[in-house]
Amino acid sequence: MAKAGISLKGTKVSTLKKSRSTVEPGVRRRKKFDDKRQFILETALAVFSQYGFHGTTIEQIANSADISKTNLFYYFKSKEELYLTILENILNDWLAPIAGFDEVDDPKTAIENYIRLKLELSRDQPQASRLFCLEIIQGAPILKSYLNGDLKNIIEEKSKVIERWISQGKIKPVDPTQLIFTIWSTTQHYADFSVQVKAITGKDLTNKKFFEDTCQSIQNIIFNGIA
Amino acid sequence: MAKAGISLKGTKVSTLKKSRSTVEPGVRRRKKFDDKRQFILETALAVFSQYGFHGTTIEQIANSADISKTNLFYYFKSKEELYLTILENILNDWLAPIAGFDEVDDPKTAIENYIRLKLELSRDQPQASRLFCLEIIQGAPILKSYLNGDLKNIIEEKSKVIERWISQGKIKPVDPTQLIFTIWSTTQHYADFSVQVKAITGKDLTNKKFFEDTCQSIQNIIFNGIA
DNA sequence: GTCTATATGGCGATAGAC
DNA sequence: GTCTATCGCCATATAGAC
Repeated sequence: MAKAGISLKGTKVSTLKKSRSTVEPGVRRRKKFDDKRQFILETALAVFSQYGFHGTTIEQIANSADISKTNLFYYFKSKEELYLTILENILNDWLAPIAGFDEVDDPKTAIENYIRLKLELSRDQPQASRLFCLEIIQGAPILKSYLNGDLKNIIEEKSKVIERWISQGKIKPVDPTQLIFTIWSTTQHYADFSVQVKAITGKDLTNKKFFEDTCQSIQNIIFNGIA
Repeated sequence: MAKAGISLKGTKVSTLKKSRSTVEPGVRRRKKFDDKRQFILETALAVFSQYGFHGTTIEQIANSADISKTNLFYYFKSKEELYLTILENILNDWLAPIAGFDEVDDPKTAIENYIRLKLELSRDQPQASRLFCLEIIQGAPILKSYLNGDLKNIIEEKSKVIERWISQGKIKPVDPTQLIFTIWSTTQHYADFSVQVKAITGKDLTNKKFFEDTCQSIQNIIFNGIA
């Protein structure tokens, strides 16, 4: 009787309708509607990413967005729809950086670029990173099918690129998957654990020097180690 | 009016009373009481670490522990007390591994030991790791004072050890704090993101070979990099 | 589109019998 | 110590006026 968690019962994220997409008349009005929807989505992400789905109330989001509770329900028919739409939007951003992984043949450039892109994402979209983390920790009720499908395929594909580099002697032997996990964890850490990072260093990635130092430090360790 | 999040208003974790600690007669009865309390704590950790504070209901915990809701309230006067007690217990475990960091003079041994201990913790106490992660993501309302106090001091102390290694030429120049973050993130990743790890690799740290492979992979990258 | 009620249900916590 | 019953609050969502 799993009671808590989001009861999505097999809802496919990609199947989500944008709602109202069929209405056509009045392009101007339509744009205003979409803009406000977008604004609510961004506001809601900020709240959800801190308190989680259950810890967030519609009223909080409404207050942050300076609208009334009922008005929010005019734009999103339920709390779940709001949450799902956000998660769907995040996925693409989260996945984007790995796309350019086999474009370049030089592993050093490719991997250092990837590290930088992921770290930029942690800097520019820390809330998205945290929401994603919350989702995974809770067992990925919504994203599980995605993890087992698309993501798995992509990683297998990228792993082959890494293995080619190894067989060509361009990098040392290393488990490709473990290497990818290392990159993910080290870069996402600065978004997900930013409170801890800030408590200890007094800085976060919005600090330019700290960003560069962190980027180089991660790149250095992954390429040269410390020995 | 920050409404969500846990409304602890300055409650100091360390000030928590164990409740009933003053009652003396009947050592046998007392032990039974404590045992049951302990059992509830362990059960509750499992639930809290998946669904978070707000996503977890007392009823869920009670069901998991095979007791009634009311009976649970006999052992813990509120949901918050239950949660706080768990968090308090976790902290010590989480911190323990770093203690033996300056005992040994050889950096390779010390750091490889530390990585292994942290990874063992991710294997043996994944729920604790996830609850800790949830807490930090939400802004560490309860642990903030700890992060800024004890933890900061410990890290500064350990950083000096690392800097001594560097000045002695035993390891390459590296920002000590960044090195520690790298170790934390890479090892904790296998607990916090275990669902994702399992989706991609089909394994988790309870698999002996996978544990050893992961441990060596992390140790290798941190010491030798991939170049 | 936006507002003021209000319905509805769930959950933390308590009362009081045994 | 454990149970049954229940209180009271709060959060999601809807109805219906403007």
